[in-house]
Amino acid sequence: MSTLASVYSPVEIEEKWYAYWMEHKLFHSKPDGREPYAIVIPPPNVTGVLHMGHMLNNTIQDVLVRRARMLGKNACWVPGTDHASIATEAKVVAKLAAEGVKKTDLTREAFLEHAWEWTRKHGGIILEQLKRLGASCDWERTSFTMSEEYSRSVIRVFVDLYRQGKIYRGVRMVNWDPQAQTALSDEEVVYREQQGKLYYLRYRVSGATPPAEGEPSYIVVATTRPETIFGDTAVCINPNDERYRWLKGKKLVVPLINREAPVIEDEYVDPEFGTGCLKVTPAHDINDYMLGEKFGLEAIDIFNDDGTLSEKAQLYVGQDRFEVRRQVELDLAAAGLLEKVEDYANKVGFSERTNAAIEPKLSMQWFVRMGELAEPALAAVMDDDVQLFPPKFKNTYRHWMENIKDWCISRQLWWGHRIPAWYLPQGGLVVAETAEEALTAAKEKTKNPNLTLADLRQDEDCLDTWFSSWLWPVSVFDPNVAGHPEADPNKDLQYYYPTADLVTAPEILFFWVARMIIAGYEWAGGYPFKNVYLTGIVRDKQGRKMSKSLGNSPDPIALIEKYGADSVRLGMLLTSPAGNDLPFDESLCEQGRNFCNKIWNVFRLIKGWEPSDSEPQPEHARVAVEWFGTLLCKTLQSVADDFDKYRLSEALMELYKLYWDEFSGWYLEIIKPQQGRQIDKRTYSATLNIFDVMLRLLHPFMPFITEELWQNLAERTEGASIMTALQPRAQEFDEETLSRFEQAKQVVTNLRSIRKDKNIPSKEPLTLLFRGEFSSASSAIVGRLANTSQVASVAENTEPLCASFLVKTTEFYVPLGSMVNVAEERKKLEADLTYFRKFLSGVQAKLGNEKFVGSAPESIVALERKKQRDAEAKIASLEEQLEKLIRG
RNA sequence: GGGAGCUUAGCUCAGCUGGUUUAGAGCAUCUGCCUUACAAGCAGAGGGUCGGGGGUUCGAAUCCCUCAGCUCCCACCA
Repeated sequence: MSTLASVYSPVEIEEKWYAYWMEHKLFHSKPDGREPYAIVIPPPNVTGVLHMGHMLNNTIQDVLVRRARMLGKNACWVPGTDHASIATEAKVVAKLAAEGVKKTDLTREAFLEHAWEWTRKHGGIILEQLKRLGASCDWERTSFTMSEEYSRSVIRVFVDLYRQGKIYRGVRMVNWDPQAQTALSDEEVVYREQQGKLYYLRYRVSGATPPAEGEPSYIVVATTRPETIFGDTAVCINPNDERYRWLKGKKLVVPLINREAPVIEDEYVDPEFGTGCLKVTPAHDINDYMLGEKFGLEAIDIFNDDGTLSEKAQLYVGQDRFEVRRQVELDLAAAGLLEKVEDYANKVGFSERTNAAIEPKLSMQWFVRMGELAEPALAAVMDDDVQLFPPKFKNTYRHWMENIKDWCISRQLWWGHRIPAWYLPQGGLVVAETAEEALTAAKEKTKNPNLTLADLRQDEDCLDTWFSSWLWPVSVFDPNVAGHPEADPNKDLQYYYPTADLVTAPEILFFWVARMIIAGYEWAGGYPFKNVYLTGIVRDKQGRKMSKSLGNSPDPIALIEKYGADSVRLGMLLTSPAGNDLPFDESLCEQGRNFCNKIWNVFRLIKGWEPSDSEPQPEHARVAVEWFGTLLCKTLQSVADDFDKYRLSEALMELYKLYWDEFSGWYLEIIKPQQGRQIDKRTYSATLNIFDVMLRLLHPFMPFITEELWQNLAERTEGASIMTALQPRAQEFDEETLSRFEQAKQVVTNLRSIRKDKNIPSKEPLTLLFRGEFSSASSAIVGRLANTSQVASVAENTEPLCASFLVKTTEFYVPLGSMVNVAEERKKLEADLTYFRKFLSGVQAKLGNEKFVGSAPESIVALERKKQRDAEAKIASLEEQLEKLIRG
C-alpha cells in the first residue's frame, strides 16, 4: 500500500521546486559551446500586475524555453520590465491627484522622485508573479528599459539617428491626448463608433462679395464638430459641383465670430456628403490641415492643451470642448444660424491609455523618418528570414511596412527618456548624449567659448516608450552596441543574437515587433529573432475580451493557488493555437487539476510495486512493453512535428492522451501484477524507463509535478533536475506493432461490450474463437484484459449460439450457449448485413464507373477493389452466421 | 472605403497540396459501476446531410463562384 495521499496537492511542491531551481541556478545561462536558444520576454509594464494575457504568453515562452533546454540547447530566457512612459505617468498622476497634488504644481525633479518611488514600490511585482507560474527566466539578466545602461543606449540611438538625418523636428498635426496632455503616435489611437450629431450651419455670404440677384444670401455647411468653427479659415467646395458655381470667389462669414473666410475649391470635397460644403479648420483636422497647407490658409489653434478653448477662439474661452459643443448649438439656434441637426454615427479616436477623445492638434514634435529604415525589415519578413506564426500576419505586416509613416517619438511627459536636445540662447539646437557634450557642441556652433550649461535649455519632452523597447533584443545582451555602429558586440550578443523565438500579441505587431526588426538591422547587423509566435487574445466564456473594467478577468495568482500552476498552464494551452483567441473558462483549470491527479496516481501505483527477480515476465507484459516503446517513438516524432509548426496545443493533447488513455488505460492495466503478486524485474524497470521519458516529454508543459515525480522515481544526486535531463530524439518505429495492438484493443472493447450486454461478470472466463488474422501476442493481451480462458483459431464457426463481431477482416465468435438472445443477436446481424450490403453497392457503383477506373490513380482503384473483396467476405460470413442462428 | 480570415458534434477545435474518412479529438451529456492507483475515477453509449446555393471533377469538408453571418487589421467623408 502506498502511503502517498490519493489526491495531488501542488502548493508546497511548486514552492519547493522553484526554490530548488533557483538555488542551483538552473535558469542561468552563459555562452558556451552548445547551440544557443534565446527568448527575450515582451517586457511587461514595470508597475503592472499579471493578467491572463501575460499568463498565456509567458506559459508559451516557458514551454519553448524548457523544451529547448531539454533538447540540449543552451536556453536563455531574458526577463525584464518596461518603464511604460504614459501608463506609469498616468498612474502616478492619479495617485498624486488622490492626495490633492497636481502634477503642474511640482517641478520635473519632484515629480520624477514620486515616479521612481512608485516604481520601486510596485516595480517587479509582476516578475515575482511570473515565478509562481514556473517561468524559467534567467533572473540574473533582468533588464529594465530605464536602467542607467539601457537609457544610455536609447539616448545614443537618438543621437545616431539624428546625425544620420533620420530624426527631425517639425510642426505637424499630431494626435493630442488632452487628458495626459501629450502627443500620441497613430498606433496609440483607437477608433470607436460613436453616436453623434451632424449639425447644419449657415454661413452668410460676406458683404465684401455680396450675392448677386437671385443668389442665396447664405450657404449651409455640415459638421460634427460645431465648436471648431472658431478655427475656420475657409469653406471648401468641389470645383465640379454645379450647385455652387455661383459661390466661387465669394467670401463667407464664420458664424458667431463674424470672421471672413474665403471659398476655396478642391476635389477632396465629396459633393454627395452633407451639403457638399466643407468648413476648413486647418488646426484641428488632419484633412483640413492638408487643405490649409495647399491653399496657404491660416491655422488658428483654438484649443488649450487640456481641451478647453483658448483666447484664439474668441468665445467660450476656458470652457471644455464638449461643453462648448452643447452651448454653441444653442447659441447658433438662437442666432438663426442652425439649419438642422441630424443623428449621425461616426468614428472618433480615443487615447489607448487614457481613453480621452483625441484632438488633432498642430504642434512641434520629433519624428523618425521611417522609409529607408523599414526596407530591410520588410524584406526580412517577406523572405522568411523572420517567420510569423500564423503566417497570415505576413500580409498585414507588408501592408503596414509599405505604407509606413514617420514616427512621432516625442511625448509631453516626464517619465521616460528625456530628449537629448539642447536649445541655444540665440535659437537653434544641438543634439548630444550628455549635457557636457551638448555644451561643447554648443560652444562650437555659436563660436562662443563663454557659454555655460545654464545658457542651454534641454527639450522638455521625453521619448515614446517604444523608442526604447525597440532595442530590447539587442540592448538586453549588449547595451553598448545600439547607436554605436563602430562598437564590437560583446560575447553575449554574439552568442545569443539573433534570438530564436518571440512570443507576443498581434496587437503590438507594429508598435513593437516591426520596430525591433528595424532596430535589429540598423544596430545589430540583422534580424533580432527567427520566429514570431503571435498569440490570441484571452476572452471570457461569452467571447468578451478580458478587461479590468468588465471585471471578467480572473486573478491568475488566485487560480494558481486554487488549482496549481501546472493545472493553470495546461488549461491555458489546451485550446490555444497560434493566432486564435483563447476562450478561457475556469473549467479548463479543473481539467488540468484532474490530469495532475491522474499522473500523481500513476506514480502511486508504480511506486507501490515491488520488483522480484524470481518472477518471470509474462507474455502479455512483454508485448505491452514492446508496444509502448513503439508508441513512445511515434509520439516523440509527432510531438517534434507539432513543435516545428508551433502547434503547442496539439502536442500537449497528444501527451495528455498518451498518459491517460494509452499508459494508464491500457499499458498499466496490462502489466499490473495480479493481486498479491510481485512484478517481474524486467517489466518493472522497463516501466520506470518509460515513465521517466514520459515525464521528460511533459515537463515543458507542467514543470512542477514532473519534477516532483522524476525526483522520486529514482535516486537523484543533489542539483539534478528533470529540467536539464535530455529528451530522447525521435527515432524509427514499427507501424505494424502499433496496428497489431490496436486490433487487440478493439477485441477487448468488443468483449467488454458483450459482457456488459449479457451481464457476464468479469470473473467468469470467456472462450474466444476467430477466423482470420490474430496474433498470439494479441491473444495474450486479450487474455489479460478480457479474461478469456481460451483463444483459438477456427476454419469455420460451428457454434451457432454465440455473439460475434468483426475487427477489420477478422471474425470473432464468443460461444455463449443459452445466454444468447437469438432474436437480439439476429437483429444485430441483420443490421450489420444491411450496412455492408449498402456499403458494397456503393463500392460496386464506383468500380462499375468506367471513368473512375480509367482516370483514378491505380492505388485508389486497388483500394476500392480491396474494399469490395472485404465487404463481400464480411457479407458472406454474416449470412452464414445468420443462417446458423436461425436454424439454431 | 480597402484588405485578411473564419463558419465542421452542445462547447472549443483538428482535418496540410481533393481519393484508407462510413468525417475525428478534448470537454460536456447519457447509462452502468465505490473493480484493492485514481469517483478529480472506471466501463460503455449517443451526438454532425462539414453555414446556404451553384459549379469543376470519375470523386468535394477539402478547389472555383455566389449569398448569408461572424471576427480582425488598415484608412478616417466633414
